[in-house]
Amino acid sequence: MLKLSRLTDYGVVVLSQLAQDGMEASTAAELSSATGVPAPTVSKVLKLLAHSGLVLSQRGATGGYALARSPVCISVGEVIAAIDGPVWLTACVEVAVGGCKVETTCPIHGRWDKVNRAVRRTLDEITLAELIAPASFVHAPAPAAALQA
Amino acid sequence: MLKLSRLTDYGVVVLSQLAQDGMEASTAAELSSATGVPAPTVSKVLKLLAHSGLVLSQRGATGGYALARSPVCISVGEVIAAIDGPVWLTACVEVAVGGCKVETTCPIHGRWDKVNRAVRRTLDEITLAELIAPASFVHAPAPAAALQA
DNA sequence: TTTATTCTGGACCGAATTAGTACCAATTCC
DNA sequence: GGAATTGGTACTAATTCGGTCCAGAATAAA
Repeated sequence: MLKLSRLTDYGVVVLSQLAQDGMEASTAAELSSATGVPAPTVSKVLKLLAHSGLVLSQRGATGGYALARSPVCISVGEVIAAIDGPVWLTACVEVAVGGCKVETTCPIHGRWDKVNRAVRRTLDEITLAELIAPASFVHAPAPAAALQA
Repeated sequence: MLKLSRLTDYGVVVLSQLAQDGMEASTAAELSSATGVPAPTVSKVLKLLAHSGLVLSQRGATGGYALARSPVCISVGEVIAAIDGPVWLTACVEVAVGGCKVETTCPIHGRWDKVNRAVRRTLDEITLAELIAPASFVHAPAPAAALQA
């Protein structure tokens, strides 16, 4: 249904919690209890985010995770790519190098690129800060209409 | 991985074949042999497309399928919605009515709407004609650079 | 130096979704 | 009436995903 995975959803939740905590490190356990997301899942998500450089990790007794950049400088597209992998809006593109099954007759064959790029650009233009803004960042009362639909 | 289903891919393939055939009806079997997509799958896709009004169906001995509108008037978003269902870029939104599990602590909770709308608008702005243009509609040679990445 | 704490990386399993197929009913033309 | 075609439903196999767990490495404190 062209929906992103729950893991990505959790990723944004954890990331926004991290943003609230400022730049000081939080442990995976703390983030778990703060967000309500199961601890092992939080760890998994954080590992993926750290691997992509979106969060910084510090091992050891006083270790933890912290945002690598300001939420204003993190795009939704980056978060999705970090957890779900690159956004490819078709299975055709990824197997095209090996050879598509209906390659000879398929009139599409790479045309999805246009769609891919458009969606990726859209996702890159939305920042994490915008996503979490009404809830925790901006103190101006959000218009009620914006809360639904 | 935020990729659309293979069925949707097939949908565009079939649709573009239908576009090549003009406005005269083609049977599912014809479309199958023309595209290389298995016949039962073609039927399934066409049924979904007909249900959404993207193609017109005619039962009976000389029946078949035909495009309901010009490819210029069919958006990629419509095709995806017809086959994969509505585009919802988060599981949170759909279960929110019933109650999200981490509702009380989740700072997101509906913020994805912004992303949803943006992606949907992007998909609605791309027409089927644009998607299949370089292959079969426009006879101008496509620049080689456009074929890769 | 030892110990406790925390992240890292991998493997694993159960559940959910999807792809693909098959079957029968309804419809239309010859 | 018979043949051809779409419409709808049900079913199965395969794939993917969500979630968990464990052993190892790194770091700081005692």
